[in-house]
Parts: sequence; structure tokens; C-alpha cells
Amino acid sequence: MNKKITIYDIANKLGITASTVSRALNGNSKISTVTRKLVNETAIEMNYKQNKLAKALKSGKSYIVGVVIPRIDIDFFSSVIRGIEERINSKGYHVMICQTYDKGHLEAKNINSLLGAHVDGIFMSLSNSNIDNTEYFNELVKKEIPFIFFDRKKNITGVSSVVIDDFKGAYMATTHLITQGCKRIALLTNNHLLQIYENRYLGYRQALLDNGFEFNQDLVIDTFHDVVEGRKKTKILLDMKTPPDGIFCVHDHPALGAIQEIKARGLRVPEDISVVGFSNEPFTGFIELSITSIDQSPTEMGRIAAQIFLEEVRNYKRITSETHVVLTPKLIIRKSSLRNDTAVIS
Amino acid sequence: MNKKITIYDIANKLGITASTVSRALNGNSKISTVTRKLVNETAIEMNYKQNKLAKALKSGKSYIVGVVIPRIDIDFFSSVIRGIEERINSKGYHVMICQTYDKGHLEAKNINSLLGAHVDGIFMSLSNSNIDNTEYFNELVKKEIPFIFFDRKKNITGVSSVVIDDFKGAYMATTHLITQGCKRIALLTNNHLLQIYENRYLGYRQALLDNGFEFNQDLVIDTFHDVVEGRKKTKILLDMKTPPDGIFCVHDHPALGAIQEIKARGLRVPEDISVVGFSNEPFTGFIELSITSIDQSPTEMGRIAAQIFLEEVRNYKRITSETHVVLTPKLIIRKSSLRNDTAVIS
DNA sequence: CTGTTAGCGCGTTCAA
DNA sequence: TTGAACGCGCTAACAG
Repeated sequence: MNKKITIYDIANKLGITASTVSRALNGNSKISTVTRKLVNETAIEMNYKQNKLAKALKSGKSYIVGVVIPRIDIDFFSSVIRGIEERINSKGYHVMICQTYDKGHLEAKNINSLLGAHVDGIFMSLSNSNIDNTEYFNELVKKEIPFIFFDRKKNITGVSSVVIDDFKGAYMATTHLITQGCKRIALLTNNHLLQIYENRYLGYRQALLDNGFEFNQDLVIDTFHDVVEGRKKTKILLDMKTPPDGIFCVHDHPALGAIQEIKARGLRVPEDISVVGFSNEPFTGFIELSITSIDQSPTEMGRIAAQIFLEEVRNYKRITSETHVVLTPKLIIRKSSLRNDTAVIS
Repeated sequence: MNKKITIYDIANKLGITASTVSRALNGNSKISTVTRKLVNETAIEMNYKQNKLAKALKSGKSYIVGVVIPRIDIDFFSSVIRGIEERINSKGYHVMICQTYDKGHLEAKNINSLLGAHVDGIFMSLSNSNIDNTEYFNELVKKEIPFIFFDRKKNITGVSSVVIDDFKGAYMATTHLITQGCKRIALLTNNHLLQIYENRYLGYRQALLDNGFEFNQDLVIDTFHDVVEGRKKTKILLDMKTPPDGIFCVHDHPALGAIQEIKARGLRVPEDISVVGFSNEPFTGFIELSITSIDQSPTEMGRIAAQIFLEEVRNYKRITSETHVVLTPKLIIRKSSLRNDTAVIS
């Protein structure tokens, strides 16, 4: 009943060939104006829809890109996807999504799965449980499709990337705490499997040293990207003989947890202990005691990644040169760290 | 160089036919154990990847589903997608995403685009700028692929849906405000193009009437899904001769805006004016003055929608019966409305 | 300007 | 148990 109509159907109806129909539909120049018009009209009339599967099989281009992320229900990731989709959809591409839930094996599985679907490119933000199985990455690079990291990257030859300057972001955040008068600044970080965490750690460290502070490894504690976990680890900090008077967190959620714990103990934020987060998740600006954070402009990051893809995808042959974009982090100063009477953003 | 290897390549290497290879790979029963083993081994050895495009063209099944939503960077939508992807990915399906940005014409365009990509099913949450062009919906229903609404639905024969009971949710929220002692309850809603808003409006209204309250249209104000807009419209409410002492918002973001405005005027929440939101966005529980809200269990909603799809997709022929699931809303009581000393959740 | 032919990679008859 | 041939829908090369 609801038979799919092909170019053959419309060719039959018009007493011409399928190739002519194809040419007319694709705006081939050497086709008579009459037939073109005729074809286009009957195409609409018969409600013809091009089968992109067939076209993809023929051309080797699927007009689909894959996006591999830990999870989609984190504002940062969904915002990046928004940017990618926004930019790429207007060029006729579709976005396919895979979540890894931070599991390394799902990462490999998803990549394979996307390759099977013959995507034209892959955008990826690494999982945080990396078992360092670079095998499938190497295979991926051999394929002649653009492969672009965003945020959570890895240094692989032939793979482009868009990140923010995490070192600088952490440096800015830490320096800001110092400026506000903090004398003993702790770091709530994450495991160091990912470059972003390593770089934020180094930025924090360097800012301390550059300002004549002593770097104290005891003040560096690992935690997860989670409110409750952040609070739990903050307990450890506050239970120290000499607790910190400033905490820099590599994510906003643990920063919130830290603030909760500090207030629960009757201490004041930012007067007793100042707190700075990272990512500028929307909620940091929503809460009464708004949280100072580092903005990563995720939507913009997505747009740029998409742009890189669009440029790379033209070179069918081989990706000769990688593109690496490093965005500048923005320090968004809010109440959780503002002791002096400086200008407040937001 | 990186030539894609097909079943022909492995057939040549083994001196057999492509059909045999195909059969062996697909676990066809009538194939000798020896050849099957041989084929499977060399397949792995040559790093063969099935071309799903070709398979899709042949079989008519793409193993791709489309998800059409207003925007992905709203927690509710990304959480639903998470649920869909989680459930469906394990069955070999991929999720393709389209955003409408609440523009009706993009909605039609995206649907067509997805049909062109020959998706096996479509999940959709309507845009809020509906120009009521049901044409493409009808066409969509004619196609023999599952079509499932979630949250923002429309009543169309042959189309399944998963929603929460918005009427009940609004009823619960309003009743809760009454229980807390509110005497004059306002409604910050949205345009009534979508059923969800209409139903929340009706639930609010009915709760008032059932409790012997007078329904006053002046206390019903339209706004957008946005903090600033919510605050702006709250000004109007507070400027009335007799302002409300309770506000129910059909979204959490305007609820936050309302609280901001109330506090800016030196009034107290919940003592002077109580506020309840809708959706239970994560941030409502993060802020110090946590917001009472209605939980829609979005991830679960996604999982159920996916389940419906998986069941419907078996009936190649025609979708004979629609499935309609209505989830029960959960009232999450928090500080923004808790005047009495009742139990607080979260 | 248009028709003929062929092939993208796969699964599936029909024979053998 | 396996091979040969065909078609899914489309585009591109090669004629005319």
C-alpha cells in the first residue's frame, strides 16, 4: 500500500529513464528545461523521497556523523552537541549519538558500531575509565574519515581537537583565590587519566608557585564528578589540623558539595573558605550563593569542532594536517569567592 | 590504501563465494562447520566490518531511530534521550538527533530528513510554535514505521505516546500550596498550543475549585521557559493590588525567576509567597532555597518509549494498536513551599 | 540532451 | 552444503 516510490516509478510514468530522472533531480546542467520541470513536478506530485541509504551506498558518504560522549545528561556535553548539530545540520548532516557511561569497553564498541554505520566523521570526548587500549584508535585513524576530539582529548597523530586551555583556566581560578586573600588553597580534582585533569592540576600548582605559595600535595584530593562525592572529600579537608581557606574544584558539582559541607559546619562562604568550580554549569549562576567558575563555551566548542569536520571532510584522500583549537577559558566571578568589592559578573 | 574489505575479499581469499561467506557470517544453519569456522577466522583476521548501509538498503531496515526535540541542552530532553539510547542501543539501534528550536517549519524539515535517512522509527516531542500543519504527520503515519510521542504529544490515530499525567501533577502542586496555607494562588504558564500546558492549567484550575477556591483568570499569566521571563511576569503579579501568596509555575526556570523577584522585593519564600515548579530539573535541588517541583522521571520515560518502539517495530505490516502510557507525577516537596513542618524530600 | 550499462555491498532466491 | 544470479535505489561512465 504505502509503496516507496523510486526514481524508476517516476521514470516509468514519464516514459523516460531513471538516469534522466536522477540527473534532473540533481540539477545536472545538461538536461532540457522541459524535462527537468516535468520531472520535478511529478516528483512532488508522487511524493518522491530520495533514498539516502542507496545514495550513501553508492557514493560512500552517509551524511551522518557520530558523537561519542560519556553521558548526554550533563549540560556541558549536550551543549556541545547542540553546537555540532546546529552547524552541521544546515550542511545536510545528521548527528548520531553514543554514550559510553565512562566505560572503556563501550567506547570501543560504539566506535566500531559507528564505523559499521559508515559515518562520515566522529566527534569524541573520552571516557574517564581509560584502560589505554589505543588499538581501536589507531584503526580509526587509518580510516579516512575525520576524527575530532573535544574537551577530553588524547594526543594522536592525525586527530584534530578542540579544547579549552585547562592549564590556564585552573591558573586563573587559583590566582583569583589568591587575589581574594586565600592563603591555603586546596584542589578537589579527579583521577589523572585524562589530560584535562592533569592540566588543571598543573595550572593550579603553577599558580601557587608563581605567587610564592608552597605546593602541598596533602591539599590535593581526588573525587568524582558528583555533588555528594565532592562533599564527602571536603569533609577530609575540613578535618585537617589546618584546613584550607580556599578550594578550587575541577568541576562544578563537587564545588557545590564543598559549599554544602562548609555551610553545614557553620562556616561562611566566601569569608572563611572561598570556592571556585569549573565548567560554568547553568546552576552555578542560579543558586543564591552563586559559584565562581570557569566558562568553557561548550556550544561554541561544538560549532568549532563541526567546522573542522566540514573542512576536513572535503579531503577525501587523507587527513594530512591536524587542526588543534584551544579556546580561552573565561573566569566568571560570583559570590562563592568574592571577598573584595570587585566587579561581579552575573 | 585502507580499502574497505567486503565479503568478496574474504571469499576470494578462501576460494569460495560471497554468498557462502554471507551465510557463514549470519549463522545460517546449513553451512559446514569447517567453512563457518574458516570464514569467521579470516573475517576477524582481515578485520572485516559489515557494511550496514548495504544491509539496510537490502533489508529495508536501517537500525537507526530518529529523535526530534526542541533542544537538547535542557536536562529533561537529554535525560529522555539517555533513556532511549540506553534501552535501544543494546538492541543494535542507533539514535539520530534533530533539534527544532521550537520552530514548526524545522520540525517538518527534520521529519522529512529522517524519513529520507530511512530511520526505523521516530520519537518526538513537539515544538511550541505549532502552526498546526498536520500534513506531514499524516504522511508519517502512513509510513509503516513506529512513531512515538513523549511529553509534548498530539492526539493522532496510530501514534503511541508516553507522557506523565500533567493534569494530576498540576493538581498535586496546587493542592500542596493550598495545604500549606496559600489563599491566592497564581499560575505562571505558557501558551496553550501544547497539551501539557493546557492540562497543567486545567489541573491547577480544578484543584482550586475542588478546594472551594475561586478561579481567577487574572492570576493566570503566560510566560516562556526561561528564568528572566519568569521573573518579568512575576513583577506583574506582585504589582497587583492584592498579589498572590502562592505561585505555581509550569516549568522550573520561571519558578526560579519568580523566587528571585520575590526576594528582590524583600519578601520571604515560602512564608510570604510559596513557589512550586514543574519538571524537577536538577538545579531545583541544588539551590539553598530548594524548589518544590513535580518529577517527570524523564529517563524512565525514554526507556518506556524505547520499549514501545521495540515492540511495535516487529509488526512490519502495520501498526494496528497504539500504546499510551501515562506516568504518575511525583511531588517533590522542598523549601520553596514548605511552611508547615512536614517531611521534606531531598 | 538522453539511454544503456554497470556497480556500491549485501542477502536471498533457485539450482546443483 | 555451496554457487550463480539477481535486486535493493541510486549515480556515473560511456555512448549516441
